[in-house]
Amino acid sequence: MARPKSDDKRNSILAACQAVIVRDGLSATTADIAKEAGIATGSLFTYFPTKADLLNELYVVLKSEMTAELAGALTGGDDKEKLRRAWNAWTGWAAANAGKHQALELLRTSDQLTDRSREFGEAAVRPVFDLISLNAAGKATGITPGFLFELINVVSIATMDNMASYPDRAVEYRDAGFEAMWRIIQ
Amino acid sequence: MARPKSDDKRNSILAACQAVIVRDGLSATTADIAKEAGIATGSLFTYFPTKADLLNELYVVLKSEMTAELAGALTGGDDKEKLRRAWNAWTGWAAANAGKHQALELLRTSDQLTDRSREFGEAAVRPVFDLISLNAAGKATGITPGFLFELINVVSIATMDNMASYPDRAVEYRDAGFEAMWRIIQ
Amino acid sequence: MARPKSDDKRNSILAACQAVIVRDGLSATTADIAKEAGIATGSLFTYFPTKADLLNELYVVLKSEMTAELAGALTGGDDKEKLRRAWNAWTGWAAANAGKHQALELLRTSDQLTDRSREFGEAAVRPVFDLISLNAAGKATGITPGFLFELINVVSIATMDNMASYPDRAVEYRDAGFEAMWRIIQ
Amino acid sequence: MARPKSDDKRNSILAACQAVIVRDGLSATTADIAKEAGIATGSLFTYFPTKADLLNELYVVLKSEMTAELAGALTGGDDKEKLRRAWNAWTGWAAANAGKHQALELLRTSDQLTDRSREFGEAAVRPVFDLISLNAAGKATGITPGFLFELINVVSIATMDNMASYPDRAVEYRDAGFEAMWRIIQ
DNA sequence: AATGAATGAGAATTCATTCAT
DNA sequence: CATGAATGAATTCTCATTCAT
Repeated sequence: MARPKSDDKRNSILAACQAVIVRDGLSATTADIAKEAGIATGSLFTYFPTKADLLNELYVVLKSEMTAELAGALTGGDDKEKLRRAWNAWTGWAAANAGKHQALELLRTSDQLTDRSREFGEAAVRPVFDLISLNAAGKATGITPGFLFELINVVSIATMDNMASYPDRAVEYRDAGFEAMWRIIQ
Repeated sequence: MARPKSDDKRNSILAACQAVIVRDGLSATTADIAKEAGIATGSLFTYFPTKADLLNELYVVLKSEMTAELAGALTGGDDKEKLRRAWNAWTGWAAANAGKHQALELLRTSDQLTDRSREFGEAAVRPVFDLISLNAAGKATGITPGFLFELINVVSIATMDNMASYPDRAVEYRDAGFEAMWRIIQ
Repeated sequence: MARPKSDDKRNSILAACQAVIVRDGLSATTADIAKEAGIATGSLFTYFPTKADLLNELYVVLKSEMTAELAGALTGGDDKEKLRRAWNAWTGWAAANAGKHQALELLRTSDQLTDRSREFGEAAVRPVFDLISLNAAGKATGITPGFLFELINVVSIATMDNMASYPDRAVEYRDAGFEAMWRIIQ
Repeated sequence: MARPKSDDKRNSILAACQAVIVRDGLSATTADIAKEAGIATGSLFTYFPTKADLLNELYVVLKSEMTAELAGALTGGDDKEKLRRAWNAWTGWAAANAGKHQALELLRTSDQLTDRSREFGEAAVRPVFDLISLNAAGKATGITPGFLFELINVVSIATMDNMASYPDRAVEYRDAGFEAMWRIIQ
């Protein structure tokens, strides 16, 4: 296999895609993405057969990277501690990777995202979902777990947005966001 | 803003635009919008010089319509009552105008939206913002009013989304959402 | 209706298409065809939604034009006279419209041609087919009418090719071709 | 024509090319041809510097194979017998090698075929041409040998097409085609 | 004004050919 | 030599905007 399809190149295309859509929006051009990745326009398509495929893959990869942060966070301590660590890990990632977080937000609302990708995103996040459901059980009246999670989700996103926008006050926002979330599920 | 010939036609274009972007996403075509409005493709441009102008105007109009609901809600009773009425009015509008609410969400994340439009949207919402700031004062530690409002905002959006998605449980979601919000600002 | 879609322009696109595919083959570019027609690249597509549509339409139009020549030829006189007149009309058209005839040949073998177009071409030619079947009845042993017609068809095409290639001997080729055909059906 | 490394591989590329253009038309991809041949895309170009070269070579090879059938047919017996044997050999080959015959037809009308290849094709067929000229001499009035041969050629092609399409009646078509041809040259 | 055809600058994707491994 | 990824010019088609009628 001469010149094997390199993971490096694949990753650099994904990184370029992320950077360019943050800069130019989802209407960013495959040509621009390729240029940013330092490859020829045609080469992009040997790695991703379609622009939609690239966008979906980027979503999945970023979502995976984001949730990888949770790995260690959910073990040890009581539930509030677990949630606190999860929250910190999660929002910390977003603050440290503002561009990736923004790209994720753009992709989430894109009409190019397939159901498959959306489902993947939900599955990646399920452990936290379960932990929250557990803690909220019997507390919030009339609230379904799905809705509860949706609330938590948007609160976390808003928190990360703010952390990314005002890095020097990031920790404050992080903690305030956690308090808000905790109040919701209590 | 000089009034063009026919406000009726202008409004029907805005309505068509709203319907079409909900159906087809923000990549909807000016030709499709014109067809939905029952006019010729060229005519659209005598009312809106640019597609971006149309989208921004739609945002402003929908935001205005949405906040008009608040008019009566903010007078009389204690603050919680005021907020409750505002909340009900607001989410009620979104539930009853699911398409408009969705369009607003699509536009909010669009890279076509100008700062001007974004500022307008914020201004329209300021009375509620102030009310919330007032109530939260001194409570939530370290939380800025802007961030607080951002949190409330996304909670309300998530609530409206759910209300629109499950109309028969709309009231439950509305109330649960309010409780969540109220806990945040306490 | 401002600036109605003009038949003139439609026809000039068809004419340009014919000229260009004779010059460059079926791989001729829509851009080249548009340029030859004196219109913008995009305009071609307001008349023909697809390159394949254009090619098929050209085939149908040329085939119609070709068979229109037969209109008067098939009435009066005995069958041999009818056939003689049909033959002369037909080959005469091809000789006088060499480019159109060549285009027709290119299109006939194209993999872009739909079954619909092919059927149209056969239908247009049926009157002659019937006349030939009638005359050949009981003569050629074991030969089916379909095969017979196919033979006549290729003989006529070869005749037209030669007439077009050597215009000053066109009449000779025409008559020799007719004799060949007549011998086949006797 | 210097022999490249492996004749086997060269032949398998030609065979693959023939199969693929019958399946997909002349717009078949060099990548597809290579895949069908079981080699890498790049390897194709060590055997044929250009796609056009490959197509022309295929034409020449198939034409050679086809005319090789005539070798023994043209000796012994009177002219009609010779022609009959030639006809049977020829059409028999096409019927037994439908794909090759089709490929030859596609290539004949291709704009990729060079004059050189076309000339080769004519030369390969000259012995039959001469035999026909001899027999037709003085008979068909005003008909040139070239035109005569052209007529015979298309009649043979139509015959082979039909034989390939309806294999169980192949012999009937073969004989009927011969009779048609014989009548033309008488 | 209204109409809708005309415009032409892109956009995504393809593919013959090259070249690093 | 073989491999198959890399290249980038070329292709079809789209669409916001203009403009003749």
